[in-house]
This record gives sequence, C-alpha cells and structure tokens, in this order.
Amino acid sequence: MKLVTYNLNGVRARLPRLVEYLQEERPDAVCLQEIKCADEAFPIADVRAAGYDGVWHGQKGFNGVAILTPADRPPVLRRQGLPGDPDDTHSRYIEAEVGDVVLASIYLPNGNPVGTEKFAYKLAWMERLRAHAETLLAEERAVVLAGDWNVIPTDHPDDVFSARAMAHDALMQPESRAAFRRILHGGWTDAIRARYPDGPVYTFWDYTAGCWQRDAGFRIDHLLLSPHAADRLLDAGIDKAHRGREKASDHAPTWVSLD
DNA sequence: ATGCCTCGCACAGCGAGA
Repeated sequence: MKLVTYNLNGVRARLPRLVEYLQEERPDAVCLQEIKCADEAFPIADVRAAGYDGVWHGQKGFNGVAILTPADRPPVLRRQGLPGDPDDTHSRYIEAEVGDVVLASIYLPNGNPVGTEKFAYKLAWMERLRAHAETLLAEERAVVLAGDWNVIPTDHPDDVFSARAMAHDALMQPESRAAFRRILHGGWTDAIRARYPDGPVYTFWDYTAGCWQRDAGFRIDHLLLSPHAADRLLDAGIDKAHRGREKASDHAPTWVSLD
C-alpha cells in the first residue's frame, strides 16, 4: 500500500494538483497538511468526485490536516488534535485507521523566529508528540507518523542545500533536532532515509530566489514507521515532478510503500 | 540585513510560511 504525505499549502488553491495526484497515483492514503480552510470549506465534493473520501481537521486561514483514502475504504477517525494541551487551538494533528495501519497526518509548528514564543510552542508541541508517539508504540501495531515535521534532520547536503544559509532557521536548531531524535529513538524508522541512505532527498523548495530551478531544497517531510510498519517497508520516495508543475505547492508528495 | 514567492483574508496590503 502506498501512503503519502503532502503539504498542499492551501487545499482550495491546490485542488487541481490534488485531484490529478489522486487520479495519476491512486495512493491508498494521502495525509494532507496546510489545507488552510475551515471544516465546512473543505472541498470534499471534489475529492469524492475523484473517487476518494476522508477525514479532516480544518482551521480558517491557517494550518489544517486531513487523511484521504479511496472511497470504498474510508479512513476511520481515531483522534483530532494532539493530547496534552486543551488550550491549543491549532489544527495540526489527525489520526485514523487505514486498513490495518494507524496513520497520523502531522503539521508540526514551523517555530520561526527562533527565540520567540513560536519557537517555544514548537518545542512544547514536539514533546507532546513524543509522549503520544510512545503510547502509539505501546499498541505494537503498524503505525505511520506522516507529515511536515518542519525539522531538517542534519547539516548534511543530503538533507539541506546549504546548512550555512539555513543555520539560523528554526528547522535547523539543535533543540528542534534533539526533539526529533528523541522521538526517533523511541523506536521509529525514518523511512526516506532508510530507503536512501545516501544522496539528496529533498521534499521542499522555497518559491523565492529560484530555489526550485537550482535544486536548493531541504528535507522536512518525513514518514516515521513503527517497528511493525518498518518490517513491511517495500519502498519509499518523493514524487518530485509534482513540485515542478503549474501552481504547485512548495512541498513534493513524499511516500512509503508497505507490504 | 532584507526581499525574493504564495497563500488566505478581504478587497489593500499584511501575517505566515520555511
């Protein structure tokens, strides 16, 4: 089964790209981030016309996550929102059963600028995610944490076009990376890096400064696999060509294939 | 050091993204 994470940067602005992705790739599930619409504004009719169904957790103007699957196998909602802070108003987490897999769509806070409450929110959110990930591992099932993690794991050019250019970004800070590693070390497999131990595997290219044209990207969209899911890993990759299309998102769809 | 580009909101530029 092909499971995808795709930060759309606006589901309505990106609807033609989403529909053609569903129709061309026929994935078994797509985790969306940054749908940027209220629940009632989610274009579910267009998604259904493409043969898919879904669950979503929207927010007017910002954030927002969803999980789409073929209409004959709809996702079964398990959770909207991350536990640990009832006052958190951001729509950044949704979790559903997709076949025999527990699948989460994650939109981790960006955290810029460093040193502000936004960065503190990022780190606090990551600690909440770590705690929840631990409870998921305790189920001893195939679990996939898929999303825009907003963390560049290393300074290596395989992860980032220029560590120097990005050095002061929240995506690169030691605290962000430590929090990411703390989750990984609980027992998760970074599927893209497992499949491609060497070589650049960027998932994001900024709209500005010709970043796409000069391949100045970085790797922030990750699929973390529980041990049961990792045992079933067949392949993983990035549908990079979709980033080059007209009116594309700044992220490329990133995926795993599980037995 | 800043803007580059794009979104949503709302209908003019601005906050936010990364």
